Amino acid sequence: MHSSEKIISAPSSGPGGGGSGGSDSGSVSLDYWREDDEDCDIEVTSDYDVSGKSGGSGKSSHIDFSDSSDNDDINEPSRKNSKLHKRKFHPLHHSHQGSALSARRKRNALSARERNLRRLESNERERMRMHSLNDAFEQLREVIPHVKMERKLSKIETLTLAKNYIMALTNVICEMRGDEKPYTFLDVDCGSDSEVLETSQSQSQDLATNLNNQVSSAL
DNA sequence: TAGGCCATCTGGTCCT
DNA sequence: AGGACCAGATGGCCTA
Repeated sequence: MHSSEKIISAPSSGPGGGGSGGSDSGSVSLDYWREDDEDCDIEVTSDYDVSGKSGGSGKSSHIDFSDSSDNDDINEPSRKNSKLHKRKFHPLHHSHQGSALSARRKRNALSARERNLRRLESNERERMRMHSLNDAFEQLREVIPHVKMERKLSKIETLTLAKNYIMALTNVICEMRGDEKPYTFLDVDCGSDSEVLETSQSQSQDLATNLNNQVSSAL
């Protein structure tokens, strides 16, 4: 429809962290721009080699910056059902409505090019943040005892095992002090991953027993 | 093929 | 003001 449709390619790069693959260069290549149509429709495509599991899933996002009025939310399909509409009421948030509105006005005042650049930079930061979060998960996986498996622990499994591990160690400490054990390992309360978690719980108990024995013999 | 898991994008909100 | 954080949406990969 618009003769001025543009294609902006975000860096086509590997996942950086998150497992394998290339690194996020962070470079942004604007295929082409014409100064005179900053507020026209813009299609932003970004192709990332997601997780490096395959040749790249070729995720692409399309940002429609067509005339950003206050009700432009409904113009963007991906936002129709987003939390923009589902977010729960929060008094604190409510009190910030004014500033949020002015923020939106400011955002709308930015040129399409500026907004696009900000968005790409924001995406890059978010990717880095998630990568560091995944690094932390990886480090956590390395220090919690678990049954060696073909596949790596999922995030929820990692967190649950870590919790069980902490509980088991706490029990050991309390037992050494002569206090009552604060935690008991009963049934697995998590529906999914039951096999792994059940194994982990018995492991946690074994671990606690072993630790206890070692400490006792050392004293 | 359905479901689980994951990476990424995105916009709102919070924080410094 | 700008970055961090958060959570919903989306789509790809993998496995049972």
